[in-house]
Amino acid sequence: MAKIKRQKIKALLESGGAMENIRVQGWVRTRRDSKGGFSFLEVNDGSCLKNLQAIIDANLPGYEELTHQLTAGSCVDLLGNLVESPAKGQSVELQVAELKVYGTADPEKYPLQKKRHSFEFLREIAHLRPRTNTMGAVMRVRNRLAWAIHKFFNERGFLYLHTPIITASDCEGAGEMFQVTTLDLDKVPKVDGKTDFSQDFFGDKTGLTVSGQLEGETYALALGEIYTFGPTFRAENSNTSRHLAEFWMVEPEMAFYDLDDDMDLAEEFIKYLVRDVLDNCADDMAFFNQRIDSTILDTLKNIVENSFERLHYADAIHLLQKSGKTFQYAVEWGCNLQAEHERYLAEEAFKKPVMVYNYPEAIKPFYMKLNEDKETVRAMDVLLPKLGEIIGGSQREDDFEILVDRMKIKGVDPEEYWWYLDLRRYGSAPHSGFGLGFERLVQFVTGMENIRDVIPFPRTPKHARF
RNA sequence: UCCGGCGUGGCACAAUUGGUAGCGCAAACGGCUGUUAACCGUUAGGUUACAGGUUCGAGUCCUGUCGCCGGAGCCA
Repeated sequence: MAKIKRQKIKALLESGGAMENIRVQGWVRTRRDSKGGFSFLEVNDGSCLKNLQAIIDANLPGYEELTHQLTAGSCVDLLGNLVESPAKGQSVELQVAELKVYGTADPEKYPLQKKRHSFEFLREIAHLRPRTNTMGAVMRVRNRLAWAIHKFFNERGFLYLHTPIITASDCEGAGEMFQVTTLDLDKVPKVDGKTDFSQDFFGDKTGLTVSGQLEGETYALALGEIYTFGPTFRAENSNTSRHLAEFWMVEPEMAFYDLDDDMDLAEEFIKYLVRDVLDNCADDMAFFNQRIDSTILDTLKNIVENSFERLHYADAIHLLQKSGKTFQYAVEWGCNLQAEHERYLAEEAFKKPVMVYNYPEAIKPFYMKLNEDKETVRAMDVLLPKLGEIIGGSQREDDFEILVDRMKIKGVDPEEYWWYLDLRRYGSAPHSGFGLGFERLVQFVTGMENIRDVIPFPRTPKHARF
């Protein structure tokens, strides 16, 4: 007899009709026995949020022993006919003719129960939490967002660029780096009391990248428009619901874009991604709206339907000063916008995404383009309600002399960045880009409160298990 | 890193002013039902994070350590 191919539960539920000889493989969520002579089995295969209800008739050979093994977490192979369900709660169900248990899950020891668990507990069993409704939904949405990112850029002729993960570029102005070395830490070679990196694997001090931007610029200034999408690393001792030591970042870089073009793209980008999830992850999004954040669907619709507010940094300062609110951190021109300020702008003043641009030169990195006023740079941040900063970007400095000056002011050695300066020596062009924290995007779209619950295996200070 | 909060059966929680550690869910066993976060009954399960201290007596008070959570800073 020919092997019957496995069908995904998602497809079966969408088909909605009766079908013969169906094979379903998945994990048991719960079982309810009926003395009427059968058991109800809830099976999930990860293809969608919903379970498939399977009916195990007591006449099935070995019924007693089999049902005993069908506990939460066990894995099964089911063959049978898909029929219309006589009861409420599901349109179709599987009448099982053959059943095989691939793997049992001892109910005395299996940590997942058919009840709600705290996310804190689930983080301790990160290898099993994908079997929960919430993590399944998060990962399906995360996957959809990742795909939508590639779709968005490829539809616009952007090239997906793979920038290096190991880099010798120090101090890119974006936080502490993890060091990469093959030196024996118990016997570090020294020269004049300092570590001799010439004996290290790369013959230089290297670390994990904090951003692919500088490398991205080199390819944008040859191929026009590129984007990176990969892991980045920050060795900051940040312990918040919005920070990870290892996270994924999307960084488009575009030749011939000025700051306005950059902001246009950022707004279009976020709207595209949100719309894509609303259109394609309806079940999972309904779940988030019901169980995680009852305002999430309204929030996302609001994003898609309204234009982002754009205001000068100087205007943002004025607005904050006139707000009548007392902030923990004083507001004056030249200060960094603190979380409380960003929250006021996005949540109270405008109640929608806000793009603040033209920040003071003094509080931004060397590569951002200096404005004619010499006091501000063409930097922009996209601030979202609840989440805060999700995008940081800028038009890049394309003038050789100004760039060298700003490097010196910021304590960055121009010698070390000779290759970056070459982009301004030879065929320089106006160009812009931005960076988007992928996990923060997933967080925002799902309404999940903690960033550790939107990445499969979160890396945070003192936590690299699994 | 700083500030604040919290660590009690597998999970989620309770325990008056310091005075016999309880409940629900899960589990095991039984009952019942086209059930659906099923329901009903019975049973078992705890060195109250760890180490000290105060006290006749500590889950509760004090000190330290570890862990977790929330907020802040850094940022994406």
